[in-house]
Amino acid sequence: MKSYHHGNLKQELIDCACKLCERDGYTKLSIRTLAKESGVSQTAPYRHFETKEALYASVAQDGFNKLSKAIHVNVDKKVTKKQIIDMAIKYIEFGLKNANTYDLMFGTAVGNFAEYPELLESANSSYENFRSSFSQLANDSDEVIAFKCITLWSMVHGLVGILRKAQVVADNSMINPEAGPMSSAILIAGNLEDHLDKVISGIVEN
Amino acid sequence: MKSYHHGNLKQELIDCACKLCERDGYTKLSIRTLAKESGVSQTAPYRHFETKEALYASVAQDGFNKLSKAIHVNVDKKVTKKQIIDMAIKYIEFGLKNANTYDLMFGTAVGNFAEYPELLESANSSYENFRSSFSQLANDSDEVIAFKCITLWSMVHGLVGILRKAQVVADNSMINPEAGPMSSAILIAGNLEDHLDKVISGIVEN
DNA sequence: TTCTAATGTAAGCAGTGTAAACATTAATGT
DNA sequence: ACATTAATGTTTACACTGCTTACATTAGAA
Repeated sequence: MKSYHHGNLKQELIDCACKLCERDGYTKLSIRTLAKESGVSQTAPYRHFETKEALYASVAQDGFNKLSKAIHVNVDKKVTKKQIIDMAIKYIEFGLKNANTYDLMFGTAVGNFAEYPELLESANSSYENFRSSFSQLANDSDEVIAFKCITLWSMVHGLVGILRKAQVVADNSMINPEAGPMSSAILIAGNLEDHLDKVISGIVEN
Repeated sequence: MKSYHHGNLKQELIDCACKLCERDGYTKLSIRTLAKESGVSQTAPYRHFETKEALYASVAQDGFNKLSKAIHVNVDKKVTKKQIIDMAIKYIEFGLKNANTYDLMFGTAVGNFAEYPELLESANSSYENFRSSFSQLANDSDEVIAFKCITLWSMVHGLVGILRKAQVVADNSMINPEAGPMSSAILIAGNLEDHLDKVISGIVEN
């Protein structure tokens, strides 16, 4: 009794792609299986996404929107250092819990965000969380705020990357915990809040 | 007059793969074209690399070896803060100049380093540059050294990621330089040494 | 010198992204 | 209300991929 037209295919494709990308990694996603999943012909998705990259862009955009929610802090009042630390933790947790989506957001699968204005918008709006938080933390100039933002952002972004490697290695217990970078990373993961407190204190009291 | 056996196929495949991966990105690399490039049958590479991932692992390993050379500092004598800053700059330059290889090294194309012991070894040995440098900078405990290492490493690693996005966006001049995270990143890129001086000072004088 | 393991080839499977031509239907303008 | 058009879906097909299997050649160890 299904009709020729699906009715809500685009959104269903995005939703399904988000799930599959997060579950299996975006590399494993194929447009054909995605179409099958939605009970539609192999080439139907191409009516909504010119290329596979365009589909990735939608998944990445969804990721940025979720990230924004995850790290959001109320900037109506003054913001405290503790809130910044909290934001950093939420950011890292997001990166670790949505590792595959995070890849799509910050990797090279989507080469040029500018080709996908909605994605660019969502990505920038994610960053705005950092900016507005720091601007409510102290009475800094725009330059200083930018400095603090980039410092913290690159820090948490880098930590996500490194902790992920550490996770993989640790999960497989193939490495001597006495040696190598990953062991240090694991130490810090067990003590993330302390670590961030130290680092963020350094940034804030600049 | 070519003989049935190539003689040096494995190394030639790796060298060629390194070039192609860096030029076009590892996604574009196919085993078939790689084989053709070496004048050998489509399936010959499989005598030297069980899977494509194994080939990626070799390319990544080569990347870590080059990274080690790039960021190496003499640790016979005492190490200065300036040398650490220099190391950070060299690291970031490496990441930006060998962006596609860097992806392979820190992305998910090679899922589990432990499956490739030589790669793991090279990766760990890259990290050793950080560790030994910090251990010659001050009289810190192992924990403090580990902390400083991870702090700096995640910082530069994160900066590579973010500056790359900024580069792409900037190259295409599609973004308003007044807004968004990338503009701040570009500001910092133009002033990388100052930025690192500030941040590393914060780490060193901990 | 013989035998075996290493290294190469040929043919083929199952899966991919995507282009082109065609079918159906929803939306729109008169 | 009806014709036309644009949006959305299907079929078919092409060129490409990673990888398997069965077979060929040859280098090096016994």
